[in-house]
Amino acid sequence: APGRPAEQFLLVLDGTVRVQQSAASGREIVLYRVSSGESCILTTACLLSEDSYYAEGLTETPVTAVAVPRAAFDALMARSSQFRQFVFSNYAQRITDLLHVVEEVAFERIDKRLAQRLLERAGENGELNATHQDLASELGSVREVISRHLKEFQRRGWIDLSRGRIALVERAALSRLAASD
Amino acid sequence: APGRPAEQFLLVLDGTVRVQQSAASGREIVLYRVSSGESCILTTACLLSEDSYYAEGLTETPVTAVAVPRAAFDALMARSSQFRQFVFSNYAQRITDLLHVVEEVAFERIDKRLAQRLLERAGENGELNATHQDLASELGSVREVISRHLKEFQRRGWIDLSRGRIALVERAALSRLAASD
DNA sequence: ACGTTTTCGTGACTAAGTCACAGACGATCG
DNA sequence: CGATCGTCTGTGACTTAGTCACGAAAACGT
Repeated sequence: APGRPAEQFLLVLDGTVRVQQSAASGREIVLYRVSSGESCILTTACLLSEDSYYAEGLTETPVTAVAVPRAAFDALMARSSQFRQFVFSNYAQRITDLLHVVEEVAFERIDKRLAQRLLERAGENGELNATHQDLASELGSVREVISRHLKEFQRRGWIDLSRGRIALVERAALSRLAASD
Repeated sequence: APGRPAEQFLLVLDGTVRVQQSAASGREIVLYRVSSGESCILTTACLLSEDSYYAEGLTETPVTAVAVPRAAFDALMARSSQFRQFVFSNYAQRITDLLHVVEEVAFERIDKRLAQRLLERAGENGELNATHQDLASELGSVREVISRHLKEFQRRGWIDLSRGRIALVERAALSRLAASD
């Protein structure tokens, strides 16, 4: 979370960290996820810059990570071209993620974005454990809106709803909506 | 614009570059501006990452800039701790800008954001040259919505409208709206 | 079995975006 | 000067998204 000095370069070895932004109103939006082999460098950078925005990282699974102290990080940047490459491609990836988020929240319809998330987050068995509020927070929207769209999806026979769980029935239909322009 | 290899590190010496994202629908949103002493490093990074998002940089004034070839950039990163510092603080600034954009488009009301932009873009004389469409593109919204809010601002005596030009009359009122939660 | 907490459903309302026009301004040119 | 043309602005009717205020239903603990 912000406030902490964040004087370290963090590299996730295993597990995933969800990075999200929270508004004063309580609404939230997921910015991206950091998983194994990736670094939290963006958050680090964000926190380096003094006027810290309220972005927070939350572990979604148990996480193991390496923390590289600032001095060692600097030394690595000086010595290893490969390390620089790694750091920059990490930055690039995060920035692309952020641009994608901007594009989605600014221009895309919520039903389309919801369909995308359902497909992304569903497991092999076509199910996902998430409350409507969870999904609303992913998308930066609110529960009521998500609930209504989910109900409409169910009415069309695309999904099956139960408390805290969603089962995909017609992936094809969801994919079509997710890809629609 | 994307598509170009962008194999250079660009540092703006004078003038300003507007970086924006354009949707297929024709809607646009301004992500941030790069002005003297700052670098377009974010765009560079974005373009390095192969799956190039459609973000484009447009000069708003005549611009003079230095283009550092990749090899020289890499050498500088290896040699100069100060240069690394510069590059990273630049990254941090851009990322903060992007987070700010996400926060605004996801959670803030359009009238508030509009008031902010009017205050930002007005000159000493309290005027700005911009069409309603220009402002809509800044905010990632559409002309009709902006027109209606501007008209309401005018009705309240806060601004004065004429073709392609807006004059601020009651900065205090606009500031209040811009700062409201 | 009972009360508590969390999740979900819903109606009525406001805000934002879409669509389809109409009108109004300002520059330019006979 | 008046006509013309491109751009900019105004507006109504409609859809989609978000807000507010509830209430009901499902899981949970004791």
